[in-house]
Amino acid sequence: MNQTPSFALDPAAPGTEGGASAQPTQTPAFSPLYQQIKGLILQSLQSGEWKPGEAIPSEMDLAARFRVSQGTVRKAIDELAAENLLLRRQGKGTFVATHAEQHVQYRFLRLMPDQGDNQSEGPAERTIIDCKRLRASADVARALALRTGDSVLQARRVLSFAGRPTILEDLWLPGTPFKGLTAERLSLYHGPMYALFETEFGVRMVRAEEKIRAVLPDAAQATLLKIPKNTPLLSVERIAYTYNDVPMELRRGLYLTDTHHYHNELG
Amino acid sequence: MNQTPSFALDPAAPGTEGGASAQPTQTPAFSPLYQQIKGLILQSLQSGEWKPGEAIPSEMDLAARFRVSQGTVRKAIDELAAENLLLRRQGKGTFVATHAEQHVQYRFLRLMPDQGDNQSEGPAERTIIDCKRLRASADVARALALRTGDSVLQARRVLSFAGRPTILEDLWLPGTPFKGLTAERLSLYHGPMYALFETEFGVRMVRAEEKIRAVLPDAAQATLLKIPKNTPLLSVERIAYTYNDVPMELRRGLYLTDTHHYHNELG
DNA sequence: CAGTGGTCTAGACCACTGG
DNA sequence: CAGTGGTCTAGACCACTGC
Repeated sequence: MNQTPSFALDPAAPGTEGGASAQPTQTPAFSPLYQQIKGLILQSLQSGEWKPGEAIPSEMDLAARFRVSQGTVRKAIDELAAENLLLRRQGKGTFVATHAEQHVQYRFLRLMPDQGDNQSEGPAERTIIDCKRLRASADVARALALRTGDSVLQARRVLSFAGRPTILEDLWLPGTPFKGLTAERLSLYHGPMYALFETEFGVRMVRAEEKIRAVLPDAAQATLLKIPKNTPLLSVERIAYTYNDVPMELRRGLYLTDTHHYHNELG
Repeated sequence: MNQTPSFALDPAAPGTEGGASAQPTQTPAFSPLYQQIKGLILQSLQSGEWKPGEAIPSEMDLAARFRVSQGTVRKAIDELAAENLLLRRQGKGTFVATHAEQHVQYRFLRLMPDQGDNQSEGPAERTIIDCKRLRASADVARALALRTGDSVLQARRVLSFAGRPTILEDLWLPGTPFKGLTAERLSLYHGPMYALFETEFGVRMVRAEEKIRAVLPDAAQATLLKIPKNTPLLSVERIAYTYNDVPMELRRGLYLTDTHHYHNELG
């Protein structure tokens, strides 16, 4: 009773030729079953059927639901876990990953103290400088896949470690999904900003890309970081994406690197 | 005929309690079969039984050799492939990864042109400034797990893109494994330096860690890069490791980031 | 103890490569 | 065509968690 792949699923199995579009799709595009299952799980994740922090159904349950063997859903879950979308815990279940209640405070922050680790350093003090609604400039619009002039939220904040201002960040968010975000809500919330985005706006950041340069601060930036204006700084431009590679945040950070460094692992 | 894990292998199955040591090892340390297979494959890799670029035996052959099922060696190979130590090619075989003949020129270099990609930019021009044998300073010794005063090789070079000096690198190598390396050999070799290390010295770099800061150049550095001395630069300190996390190279690079940026993906 | 994820096996068939 | 890696299944048992 072996397979005859790509079948037995609800309509619209992703990646298969089953689509009704008459485009000259030049890809026979064989898509293994477990990839289709992965797509279906992904749909349930973004639809909110399973929320961040919650457990998803057991492998056996999912196997029954999708009419495949346990091994097949297992391989699908394996890939999603490797992408940090799911979290497996032996004996307990499989959980939707979340930026809250993770043992690392900031999952995407690669700045580390030169001595000790992030634990010993203690939590960062955060100061919201401001948060306002405005129209997207050309480059902001391009980064967020919006049109120039669309409504965006801009926020600026300073992170300090051990009382020392170390990071100055400007960030831009698309106005529609983040309607109602204010400086006050940002200030009151304790925990990672991306956790707030999950719980308050249902936006889950899944991955990000960063472009790093060395720069000198302008006068305003030097003042906020309380440094001489000839201090070289790391410029870190980040675009963070939700599901389906949709950009949801542009962030421009300036990092002081006299007592910290940006850490990266190369495989 | 099911398993009774951790058995049937040559002596010294890693991670199992079988060791003769009488230490109060407080870890029962259950080690799944596929992890033990992974360890054995790793041994064959570092012993040179299979060389970079070559194919390793087929999954069936390895399964027979290790007396386990194909699925078990498959899982071992999967992990090694995920770590970029092996490369699977459907229909052809599984190959030992190599820094030569890879479609990316420099596997560990994250500096990208702001426009276009590494292909369009063309290959970098490399200039060896010098290469000399000397005694390890305290910090170099610590990075390379040597003792202060041990013999090390130091090299300095400049990489230029489109005729523009962009990277200035100093690198230190442990003297013993790299005996006989000269500026001339570095200059004559065409291709990635890590490929030369593989073919000429049998040293394969497997992973690396980088610490990144923003700095200003000193007078000598500014001259070599042909830039004003108030130009902020990316300082990239890399430690590259062979098998078993043994450090084999310390590299300190200065990157000009006016037309390039350091690119990083966050998962 | 039941339920979860994790390991292992054996066997079948598919997709891709090259002679 | 034979040989390789890739997918899928069914079933057994193990390790971990929590009641």
